[in-house]
Amino acid sequence: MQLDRMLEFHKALGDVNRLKIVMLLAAGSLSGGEIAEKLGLTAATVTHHMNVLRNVMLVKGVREKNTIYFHLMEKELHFKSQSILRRVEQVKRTTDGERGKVVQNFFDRSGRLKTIPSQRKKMLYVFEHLLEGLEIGRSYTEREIDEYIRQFHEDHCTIRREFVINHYMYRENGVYTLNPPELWAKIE
Amino acid sequence: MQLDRMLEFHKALGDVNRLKIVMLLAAGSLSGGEIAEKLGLTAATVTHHMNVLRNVMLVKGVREKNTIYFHLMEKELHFKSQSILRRVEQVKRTTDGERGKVVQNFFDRSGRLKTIPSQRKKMLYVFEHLLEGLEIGRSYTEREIDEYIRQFHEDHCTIRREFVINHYMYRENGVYTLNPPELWAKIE
DNA sequence: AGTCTAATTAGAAATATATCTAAGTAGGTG
DNA sequence: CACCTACTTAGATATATTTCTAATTAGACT
Repeated sequence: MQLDRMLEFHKALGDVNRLKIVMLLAAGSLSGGEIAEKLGLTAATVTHHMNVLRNVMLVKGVREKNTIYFHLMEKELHFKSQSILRRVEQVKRTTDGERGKVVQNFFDRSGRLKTIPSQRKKMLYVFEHLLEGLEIGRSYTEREIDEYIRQFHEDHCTIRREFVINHYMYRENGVYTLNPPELWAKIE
Repeated sequence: MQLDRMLEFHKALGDVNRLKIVMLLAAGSLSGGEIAEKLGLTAATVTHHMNVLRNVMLVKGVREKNTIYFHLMEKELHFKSQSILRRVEQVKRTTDGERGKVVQNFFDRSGRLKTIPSQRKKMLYVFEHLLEGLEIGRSYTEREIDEYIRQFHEDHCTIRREFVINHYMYRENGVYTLNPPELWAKIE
C-alpha cells in the first residue's frame, strides 16, 4: 500500500466519532439515522464521516427501500491496519547492509535489472526487490505479472517461474497470488 | 486498549510527516536534525512531531553527547496497530446473541455479577465479560487482580482461580498475565 | 404527480493542527 | 566561564477538519 493510502486510512480512524462508528458497525449494520442518533450528531455530519470511511473502503452502504444500511468491511480493516507493519518490515529488508549493496549492483540507475544473479542469495535479494511494487495477498493474471516484470527485465518467463519456485507467489489455474513474507524462500 | 489511546495512535499516524518519520526510523535511528533535513522541516516542527509520536510510545529518544537519537519502538507499533482488530473482535463476541443474553441475565443494572453460573458455557461467557476491563498481554499483581474482580463479585478467590484454570491468564511467581484470546478455553 | 422519509450537498462557524520565527535551555568543549 | 551545538518552548499564522443549518435530491408509496 502506498504512503498516501496509509495516511488516509489512519486519518479516517483518527477521529473519535469515526472510531465509534467502526465499533458500532462491528456489532452489526446500522442506517445513517441510527448512527446519528447513537452519537448525538446530525445526519449531515454522519454523511460526512461515512464519506471519509467509504473513501478508505472501511464501510459499504447498501440501500434497502429508503434507508441505507452501512456495513463494516472487516477484511479491508484487517488488511489496512497491518499495512504499516508490512511497510516497516519492507523498509528494514531493503536497508540492511548486504542486501542494499546487491540491489545497487544488479540494478542500473533507471531501475532496470542488469542480469539475474547466479548466486542464490543474491538472486533472492533481487527478486524481493522486484516484488516490492506488487501487493501482498492480491491476485494477478499471468499477463499482469509478465507486464510488471518486463519493466525490469526482458526474461519475464524465467523470473515468473522463479517467483513460484521460491514461494514468493503461488499459481492456481492461471491466477497468481503474492504470498506473505513468512512463506518466502529463506535466505541463507 | 481503551478508545482514546487508539484514537491518539491513529491521529499520530494520520499526518504525512509523522508517517514519513516512522518509515525513516524503520531504516535506522536518526537525530532530530537529520530528520528535519530529510523532510525539509525546521527543528521546531520536528520536535512537535516527535512529541506526538513519543506520547503514543512509538518512538524513544536516547541522548548521546549533545544529540538525541530517535528509535522506532516496533513492539509498540505492532501492538497498537492491531488494537483496532482486537477491539472489533471483542465487540463481535459481546454482541452475538446468546452471549449477550447470558451477560444480561447474570449481571445487574449496576454491572455487578449476581452469581457465578454453574453451566460451563455460561460461566465462560461471564468470565470473558469480566476480563474486558483488563489489558491483554499486561502483567498484574495478585492484589490488582483481586481488587479488579471485587468490583464485580465478592468471591475473588474462586474467580481468580478459574481465570487461570481456563487459560484466561497465567500465573508465574505471583504475577498474572492476561493471555491472548487464542489461548482461552474454548466455548462448546 | 404529490408527499413522505432518509440521505446528501453547500456553505458558514468553530475548533484543531501544522508550521514557522524567535527566544530559551541543556549539555558538551575549549 | 564563554561558547557551541542540538533540541525545546512560546506564540503567531495558515491550513484543515468537524460540525451545524438550510436547501436539495433520490427513492418509495399513495
